[in-house]
Amino acid sequence: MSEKLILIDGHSILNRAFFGIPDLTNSEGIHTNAMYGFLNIMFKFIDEEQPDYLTVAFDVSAPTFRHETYEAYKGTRKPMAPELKQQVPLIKELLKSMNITVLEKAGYEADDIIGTIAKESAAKGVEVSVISGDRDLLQLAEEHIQIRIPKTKKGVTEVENYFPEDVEALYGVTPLEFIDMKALMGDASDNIPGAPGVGPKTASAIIQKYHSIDNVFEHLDELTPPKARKSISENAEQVKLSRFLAEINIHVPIEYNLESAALDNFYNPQSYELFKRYNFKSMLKRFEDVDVQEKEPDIYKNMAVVEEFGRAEEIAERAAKLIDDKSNIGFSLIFEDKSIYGLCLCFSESEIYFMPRQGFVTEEYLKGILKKLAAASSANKARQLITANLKELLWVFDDVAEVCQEAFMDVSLGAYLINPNNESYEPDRIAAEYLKLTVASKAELIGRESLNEALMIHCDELAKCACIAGFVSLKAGPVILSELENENMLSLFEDIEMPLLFVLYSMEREGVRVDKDGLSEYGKMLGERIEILEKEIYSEAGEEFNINSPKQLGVILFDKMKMPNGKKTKSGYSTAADVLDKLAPDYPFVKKILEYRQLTKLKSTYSDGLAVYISGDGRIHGKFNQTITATGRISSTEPNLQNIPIRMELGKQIRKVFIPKEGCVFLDADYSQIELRILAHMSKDEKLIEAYNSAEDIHRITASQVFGVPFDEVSDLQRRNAKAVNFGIIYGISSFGLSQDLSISRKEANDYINQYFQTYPGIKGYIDSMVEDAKRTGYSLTMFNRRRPIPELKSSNFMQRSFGERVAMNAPIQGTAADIIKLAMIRVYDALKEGGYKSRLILQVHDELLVETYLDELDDVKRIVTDGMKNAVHLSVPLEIDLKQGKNWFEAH
DNA sequence: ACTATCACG
DNA sequence: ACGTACGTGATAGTC
Repeated sequence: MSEKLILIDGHSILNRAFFGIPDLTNSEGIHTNAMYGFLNIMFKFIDEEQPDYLTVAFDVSAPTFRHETYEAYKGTRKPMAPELKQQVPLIKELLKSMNITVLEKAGYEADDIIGTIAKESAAKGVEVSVISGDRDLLQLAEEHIQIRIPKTKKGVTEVENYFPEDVEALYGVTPLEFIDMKALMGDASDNIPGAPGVGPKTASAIIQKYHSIDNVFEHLDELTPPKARKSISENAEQVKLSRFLAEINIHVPIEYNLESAALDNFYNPQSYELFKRYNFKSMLKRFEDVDVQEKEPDIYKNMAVVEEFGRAEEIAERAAKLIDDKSNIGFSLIFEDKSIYGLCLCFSESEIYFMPRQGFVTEEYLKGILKKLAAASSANKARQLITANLKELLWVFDDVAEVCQEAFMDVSLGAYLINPNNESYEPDRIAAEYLKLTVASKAELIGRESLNEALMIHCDELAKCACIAGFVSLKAGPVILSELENENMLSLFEDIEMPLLFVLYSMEREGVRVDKDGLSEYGKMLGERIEILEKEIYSEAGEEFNINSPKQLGVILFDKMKMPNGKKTKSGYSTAADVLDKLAPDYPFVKKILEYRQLTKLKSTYSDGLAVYISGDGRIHGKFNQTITATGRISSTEPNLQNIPIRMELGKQIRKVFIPKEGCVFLDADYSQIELRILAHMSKDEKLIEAYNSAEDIHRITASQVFGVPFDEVSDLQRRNAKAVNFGIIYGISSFGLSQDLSISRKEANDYINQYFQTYPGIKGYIDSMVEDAKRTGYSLTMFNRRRPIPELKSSNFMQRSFGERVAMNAPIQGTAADIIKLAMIRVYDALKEGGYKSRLILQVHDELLVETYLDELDDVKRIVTDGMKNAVHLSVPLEIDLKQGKNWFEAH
C-alpha cells in the first residue's frame, strides 16, 4: 500500500468557504465563516482518505508577479473583502497549532508550490490528492496525482475528481495540453486574458488538433474557425503571455521534507483553545479522546466539595462575615423544578465551595443560607450576591428574593446589556468574553440528562458546573459593572433591567388562566372544518397529497394545475401567502389552500400547542426572556404568549379562552402608536410634535400634512399610504420596501418618501444622524442608553451594510419603546406591591400590559396602570393608552 | 439541523 | 449593480 499525501490550495479553499458559508462571528466579533468552512472541507478529505501526510499552501499576501504586465492584471482584481482578509492569518495560525505544515514562499503562488511538491512526491511513489476550488490545477493531474474539487450544491458538498483520463473526458485534452487550452480561452478568475472571443469549445478543438500554442502559431493560416484565427493572430502577444501565466511552475526551489508533513497531534490544548475561541462547536468533539482540559483555570483544583455539616456551617458563617465586610460572593444553585441539589459559594479564586444536598445539609438549610445572605446584602444595597440567570433560580426562593432585590446582581443580564447580539449569556460564554478564560459549558459537563440522572452518574461534573458558575460570576461581576459604568449604562442596568427581572419572574409565577374545555372545543371546531376542506382540496386536485408540504403543494399548483409561477423560487416554488393571495382571485382552489393553512396553523400552534402548557393550576406559566432580543424587547417562549392571534376574526376567537380567575377581570392597556410618538420626540421635528399634540389619529394627520388636504377630507387611501410610510420610517425606510408593502412602483414609493421628508424636515435629519452616529461609533443608542452594536455597518457586502443602516434607524426607536414599557411594568408592579393589592401584572406584549384585576381593586388598578404607563417618561408628545376591561382577553383588547 | 411558513408587536 | 422593510417563536416538512 503506497503512502498518501493531501495538498490543499489554502487561499482557494478559504475563498470557497467564505462565499459558501453564511457570515459567522465569534464573541469577539471576529469573522469565522471561511475558517469554519475550510476546516470542514479539510476534515472531510482527511476522514475519507486517511492520508499519511498533509500540507497546506498559501500565496504570500504581498502581491507577487512573474511578469511586468502581470502586475496590471493583478491590479484589476477586486481587493479581498476585509471579513475574509482577517481570517487568512488566523487560519494559518490555527493550522500551525494543529501541527499541520503550512507553506508559502515569496515570489511564488500556492499553485507553484503545490505543483512542485505534487510532482516530487508522486515521483517518490506517493499517492497525491490536490484539493483546490478551481480548475487551474488540472494540468497537474497524472497517474498518481488526482485533483479534487469540492463543490457545495444545496448545502451538500460534492467532489469532482480528476485523474488525467477525467480531464481528457471533460475537455478532450491532456492535463498538459490544458495549459495551452487555457492560454487560448483565458480565465477571468485568474486574470488570464487569452484570446478574446475564443471560448472553451473552440480552444479545446484547436488544441486537440495542434496540441500546443507553439504549434498553433506555426499553423496559424489554416486555423478554423476564422473568427478564432483572427483573434489569436491579432492577440498573439497576449496569448503567449497567457500561456506563460497559465503554466504552473513545478520547479520552485523550496525545501520540503515529506516526513515532517506527517499527520501529527492535531488535537492539543493549543488548538483546542483556538477551536473554542472561534466557537467551532461541532468540531470540538474531535478533541474528545485527548486531554485538553489542562489549560483550564485552577477552578477544579481549588474547589472543595463540602461533605460535613460542621464545615457547611463554617462556610455559611464566613459568607455572612464577607457580606458584612461589603465583599462580593459568587454563587450558583444546582436545581431542577423546585428542588435544590446543591449550592456553590465562591469567595475568591482559592475559596470555591460546593455544598451538595445530603444529610443535615437539607434543601431548607441551603435555601436558608442564601436567604440570610440576601437579607444582609439587601440591607447594604450593594448587589453583593452575584450569579448568572438569576430569574431561573428565583423559583426555589419562595418570595424572599423579591423583597431583597438589591442583594443581587445578574451577570447574564449585565453581559446582555453590553452586547445584546450574543447567542447566550451562560457562564462559559461570560468567562470567554470577560475573563478570557475557557471553561466547560454546562452541556459539556452534564449533557442534556435530567439532573436526577446526572446526580447519580456524574456527581463531580455537577459540582464542577456549580463552581464554574460561582467563580465566573464573582470574577466577571465587577468587570461587567465597570464596563456598564463606562458606557453610561449603570442606570439602565440597576433601575430598569435588574428590577424588571423580578417583575418578569412574578409574571411567570402567576401565569395566565386558560379555559381548557373551551380550548379543546375550539380545536374540535377547527378540526371539523379542516377535514371538510381537506376532502375538497384532494378532490379538486385529483389526488391526495400533503397540503402542509410547500414542495408538494408547489407541484400541484404550478406543475399540475399550471398556475402562473409566482416566480419566487429558491428551493422550488414559493407558496407563501403573498404569492397565493395574488392567485386567489382567479383560483377558488387557492382560497381553500389559504383557508386550510390558516386553520391548521390555528389548530397546531394555538389550540393543540397551548393545551400542553396548561399546568395543574389551570394556568399557563410561560417564560419571559430578558436576554434574547437585539433591541431590548423581551421575548416569550414555552409557549409564546406574545403572538396569540388577533388580526383575523377566527383566530381572535382563541382569546376567549384566556380568562381571569374567580373574582377578577382582565384589565388590558396598550400604548397608542408609541414608536411614532418616540420618533416625534427623538427627532424634535416641530411639525410632527405639534401634529401629535393636536390629534388622536396619527396616520390621518400625517396624511393630511403630507398630502396637503384638510384633516377631515383625508381619503382612506391617503391614510393607508401615510400609515405605510410611518411604518417604513420606523423600519428603516427604503423605497423598495415601501413599494412592496403598498404594491406600487418604486418611483411612486420614492415620491411618497420625499414628500414625507419635505413635510417633516427634522425626521430626515434625525434618521441620517442615527445612521451616521452608528457608523462612527459602531452601535446605536436608545433614550435610556441601551446599545446595540451593528457590525453589519462595516461590512463590505452591500446587502449587509444596507441592513445595518436600516437597523441603525430602527433600533433606537424600537429599543426606546422597549425601555419605556419596561419602566411602566416596574411602576405598575411596584405600585401593586406597595399598595398591598392582590391584582397582578401577568402578560406583556411589547406595547400592551394585561393585569388580572380583583373586582374590588378595579378602580385603583385602573389608576395605577394608567399612571404607570402614561407617566413612565415624559416626552414632548403625550403617551396615550387604550384601557379596556373584560371577562376574557378577547373582550379586554 | 435547516427551510418555509405564519402568528404577533 | 447589488436585492430589502424592523423585532420575535412555533410547527411541519425535508435533509
